Amino acid sequence: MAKPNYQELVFDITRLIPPGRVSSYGAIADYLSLGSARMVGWALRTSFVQDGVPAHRVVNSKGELSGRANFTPPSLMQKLLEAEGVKVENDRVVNFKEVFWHPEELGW
DNA sequence: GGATTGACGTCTG
DNA sequence: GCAGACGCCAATC
Repeated sequence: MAKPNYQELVFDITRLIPPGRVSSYGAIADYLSLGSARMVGWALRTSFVQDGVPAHRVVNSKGELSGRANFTPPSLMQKLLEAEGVKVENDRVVNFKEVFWHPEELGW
């Protein structure tokens, strides 16, 4: 059945994140009306194994790479972010508010 | 089928 | 302003 799971929803939003930008769980949760940021974290956790989903662009509201431990290797998350132009230091996004991206920015 | 877990966020003290 | 507790809903064991 073509029943879109939460994963697909978070998937879609995560894939829409432009390079050099980072999104937060709360923003995605709010955009998808999930009601809980945990849903986003859980979805990404089970989805980060998928390809084409820049899960490394999704951080918590503090700009911390919370899920870096799930990456292989964990430093890969920071490496990918830096490779896209997002400066990461101390496992946190530098100028987080400047690189912060919201799904509503797509223009709907 | 039930209990636990999970990349967080928000509220209250 | 900081710290701790709760809530949220679905998937997995």
